[in-house]
Amino acid sequence: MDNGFKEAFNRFKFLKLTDLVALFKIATLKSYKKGEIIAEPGKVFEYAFLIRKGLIRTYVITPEGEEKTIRLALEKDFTSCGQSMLFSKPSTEYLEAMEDCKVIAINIQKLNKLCEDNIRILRLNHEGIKEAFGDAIERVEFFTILTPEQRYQRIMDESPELIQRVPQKFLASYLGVTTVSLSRIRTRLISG
Amino acid sequence: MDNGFKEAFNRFKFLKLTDLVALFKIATLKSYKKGEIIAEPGKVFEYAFLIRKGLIRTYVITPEGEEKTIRLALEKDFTSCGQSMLFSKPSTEYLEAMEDCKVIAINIQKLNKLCEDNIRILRLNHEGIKEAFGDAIERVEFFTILTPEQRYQRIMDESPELIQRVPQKFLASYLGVTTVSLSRIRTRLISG
DNA sequence: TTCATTAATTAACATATGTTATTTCGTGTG
DNA sequence: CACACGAAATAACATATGTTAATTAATGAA
Repeated sequence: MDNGFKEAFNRFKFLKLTDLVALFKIATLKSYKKGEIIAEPGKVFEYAFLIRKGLIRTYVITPEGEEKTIRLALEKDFTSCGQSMLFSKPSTEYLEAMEDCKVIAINIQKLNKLCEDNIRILRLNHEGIKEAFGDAIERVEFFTILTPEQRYQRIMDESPELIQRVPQKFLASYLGVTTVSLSRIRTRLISG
Repeated sequence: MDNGFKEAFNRFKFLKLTDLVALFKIATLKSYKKGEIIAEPGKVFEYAFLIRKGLIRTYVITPEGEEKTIRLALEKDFTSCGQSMLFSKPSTEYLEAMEDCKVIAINIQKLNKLCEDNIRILRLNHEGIKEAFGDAIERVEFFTILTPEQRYQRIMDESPELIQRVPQKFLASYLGVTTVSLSRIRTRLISG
């Protein structure tokens, strides 16, 4: 048992060795090639991912046919399809590997089963959800408070890696603007 | 024991009577007058609210001195300060009663204590967080996918009560626009 | 009821973004 | 290395929003 599995859960001090074993049993290592579609709308997505390597994009296609990037997750982040992860409902989102990826995939159904009578694993689940929830709250404020230009600045300051690793095409809708507008914001920030 | 306390937790079928009693012990009924500030930045807010009556607005004040409404919560909704509720950190947000309010206030510290050795109460906590998380995900998509006008339409369709009960002044920043722009959107939708 | 205050609308103008199209750049493939 | 393809930058124009200010409507307090 080790592909970085143990390190991944190290920080949850309350887990016992038996818990790690139980988790290990419902986890699989998965790899995806750059460009691969991991999940799609209409299907219940069965896994919560802990990303070991790579970058996973969550997006939707609007009624107008436009792709909109909702989330970007990289190493150490959790990601999944919201509706599936939280409520075992069909996904409303796509997941796509933006780079070659390696992930620890935890089967959600089995995780929920474990949580029924293992309070520490439920707590692990709970802590994971709390972290992701905290990120979502921050992202709502990101949109409510900041202008598109400030949003780009914020990403530059706090997640410069994203700018390096994510094509502008996708970053644009992640910031809530068009590619043209993002390009203009960039030139404005460089010159001004 | 009853001020609607039992109904509030009725839907969590897995709770035993002893759990309800334990919850009751860490809960208080609180009332706030319209306009009252319930929580503010810099202080750890100790409660998670389940709203029995009224409407609570979450807002921040930007470095430019502008008030921005982040969340609006009404009857049956949970609300609290994100950072405090999730991580026992000082709030970054204000909570304000937009109407006279009655809430069931659960002490978060004590709830967490209960959760340490009561798996059903942890599960209640977990389910509550999941619901709020689901709302946050939807709200991120709301901003990423929709134009300001579409956002107003969405609110009209899905939460018409908000439009009745929340002054436009606050609705505007909740939609990510200025009051002037919201007023224009409204006239556009009425005439067009 | 009246008055004062705030909220909401309207107006006028500046500005940023959206849209469409074109050009430039970069990447990867043969 | 050349070529083809998609991404990014640029341009030109339409449009929605932001800003400031003035007007009208609504609200609450005396």
